[in-house]
Amino acid sequence: MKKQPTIEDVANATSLSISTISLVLNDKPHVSERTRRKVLQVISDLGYHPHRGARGLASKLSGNIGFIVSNDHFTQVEPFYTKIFLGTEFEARDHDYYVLLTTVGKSFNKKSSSIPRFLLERNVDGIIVAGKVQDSLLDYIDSLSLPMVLVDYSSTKKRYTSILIDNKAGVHAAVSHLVTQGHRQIALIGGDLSHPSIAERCLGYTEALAENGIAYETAFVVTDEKDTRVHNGYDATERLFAHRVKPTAILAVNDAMAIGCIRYLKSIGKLIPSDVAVVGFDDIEMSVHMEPRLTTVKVLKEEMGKQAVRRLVDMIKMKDEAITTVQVPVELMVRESSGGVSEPVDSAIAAQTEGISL
Amino acid sequence: MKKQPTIEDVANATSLSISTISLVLNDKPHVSERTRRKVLQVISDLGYHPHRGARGLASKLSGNIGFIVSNDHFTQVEPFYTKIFLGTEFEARDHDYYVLLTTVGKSFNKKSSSIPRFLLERNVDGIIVAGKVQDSLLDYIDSLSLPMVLVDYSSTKKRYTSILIDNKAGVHAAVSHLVTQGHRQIALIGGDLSHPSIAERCLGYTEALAENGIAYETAFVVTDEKDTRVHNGYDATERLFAHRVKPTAILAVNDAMAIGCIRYLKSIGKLIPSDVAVVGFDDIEMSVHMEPRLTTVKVLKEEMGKQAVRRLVDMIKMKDEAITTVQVPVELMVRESSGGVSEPVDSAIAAQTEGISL
DNA sequence: TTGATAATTTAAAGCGTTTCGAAATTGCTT
DNA sequence: AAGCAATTTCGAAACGCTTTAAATTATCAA
Repeated sequence: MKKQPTIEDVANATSLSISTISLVLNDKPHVSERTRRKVLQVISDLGYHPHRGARGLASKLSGNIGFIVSNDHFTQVEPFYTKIFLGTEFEARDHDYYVLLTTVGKSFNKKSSSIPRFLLERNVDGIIVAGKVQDSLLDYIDSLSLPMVLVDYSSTKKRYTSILIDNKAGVHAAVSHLVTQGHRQIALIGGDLSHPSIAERCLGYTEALAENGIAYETAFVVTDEKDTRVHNGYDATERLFAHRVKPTAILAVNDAMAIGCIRYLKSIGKLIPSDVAVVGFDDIEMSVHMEPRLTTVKVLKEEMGKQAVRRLVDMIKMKDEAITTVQVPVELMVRESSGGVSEPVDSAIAAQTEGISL
Repeated sequence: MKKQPTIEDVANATSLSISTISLVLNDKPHVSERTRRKVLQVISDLGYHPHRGARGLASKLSGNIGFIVSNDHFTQVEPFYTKIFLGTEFEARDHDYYVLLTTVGKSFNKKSSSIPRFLLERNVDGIIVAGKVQDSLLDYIDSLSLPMVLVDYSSTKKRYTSILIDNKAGVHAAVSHLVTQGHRQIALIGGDLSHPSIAERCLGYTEALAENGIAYETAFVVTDEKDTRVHNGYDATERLFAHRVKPTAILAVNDAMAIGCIRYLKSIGKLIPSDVAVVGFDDIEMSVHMEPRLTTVKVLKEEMGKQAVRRLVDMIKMKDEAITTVQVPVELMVRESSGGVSEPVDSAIAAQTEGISL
């Protein structure tokens, strides 16, 4: 790699000391305007850029942010948290940070083998944790007194700064929409209640029913699936339809399960939405490409990642200790699977799918 | 952040010099077995981990790999290159590297504003470039004599080490499959021929026709779309069907265009595959969730990312200068859109979509 | 035992920054 | 013009590691 100029070269070229250059570099006071200008000029002439590693050594700051997500959520092709990750990437660039991604397994223990390497190597200035992880991992990071922001997760044991989805509002909107469409037999399918977001959605369902004056019906609730993947949605719906009373509408805790749900309904010859309406949650890419297009609650995944970075950078720079919680608003996307729209609108679809190319 | 032990602590604890510890750390020779063991033991007892930044300063190696992809390919929700990126992440972890991601715009120039920051800050040991970028950017990186591997791209001006898709084999398989199904009127839709992969696919189409003794028919080829997104597929198919002679099968240069193609065909009441068969390329997530499920050529996107990292790490460590080209094999996934399978198989689908969850 | 040679260990000089406290310069007052 | 304070600049020590040349210790043949 071609040798690049160092701070010393700048010092020589300006006939100033290294210290002064450093002061300018870091926007510190006690530098005369004339000097500052001259230094900046020479820096630009020389094409000088401070060496990240050296900076890190001296300042104890790496310029990196660590992003932790569980294997479960991520290693398998995982659109939801991937989007959040991309959001952090984009925002981080604006703040001159890089994001180091790592996944963690189910079992965290303090043996260093399961500790993210960037923590051991002191290679990050702050941490973003996305989705559910072991509380012991949070404890460990906390013990390092590293700034940390949780995204789509919150621990029951301790409050942390977090960026959350307004799950209840989303479910309320979904249920209200179904009620407006004339539904009273509204079922819920879900799984993995240990994830706070899922739990909230289930809770929101109960509340929303009550609010709409609909009695809670055990036969309409299947939330004990182990996971929330497509096949869980399929299975849950199958179990739902094994009961004597059938729902006219189904709310799935996420789009993946909604996809499985629709697949099952089709397999037994049900028409959607005329026989059964289906509503999902998350608004993943695919929901707009299905037939029928899926009515769902849109979650601003990238935006959540961005907010997490903004908050984290604040914490790093300002040494801001305050624990804050942000609820990112959601939006109900009414599409065909709930009977909300009559005609497919191809131009609108085209606009929404712009992102898919080679 | 809690103070962690340094190499000096290890030196003190073993009554050895810092240098010796360093030798052990880097697996250098000239250390007695007894000493090595003792050092390793103390390192583990103390929970010592070398500081990445300090290491980088002294050794001139950052432990990072830079990943460059164009904005066009990536900023919009982009499953293809995202997958490649994830592949690099996973493989990099195994080699103790981190991957720094950055996107670049259309116009690259040597003004530092458009140069990826990690290059200016000497914060990467090697570069992976995914997809098409400006050749001038490749030149620039080359001038830094930084190891570089291209993924799904190759410059016409200079040979670089690259991981490529076997596009021709994929198209040949697709065309042969269609011919086997009895098709002779096989159309091609595509766009953005400046991307080598796309160009190869188009070329492969022509070759494959010839090989199967089918005459090339201008009316069956629409490859002048500006892009290769869903709406381009829609438009291209519309233009295709404006001609007097209609094809019985359509090959799209990628799945996104195939999706648009199918959307158009449905809009004019065509049945797939009985009226028109459709085959895509890439095997993106969505292709298995469509109706009908899309026959397509599977590209091992993650695998390509992994191979790129393996090759790059070789180049970094071995100072291996050899320029090599790897063609990653492809596989035709026969599904319903080409009439290749009669019945949807739900269990198989479930298995394939495991990845989609909350 | 001795000397020579090989094997092992170490001291010291960086690597490119930041960050002090100290030194130098400047600007005001009188 | 001298004295003092405020402003600006600088010297030098860290930061935690790698690396090279030199120093030390071990080994072995004579």
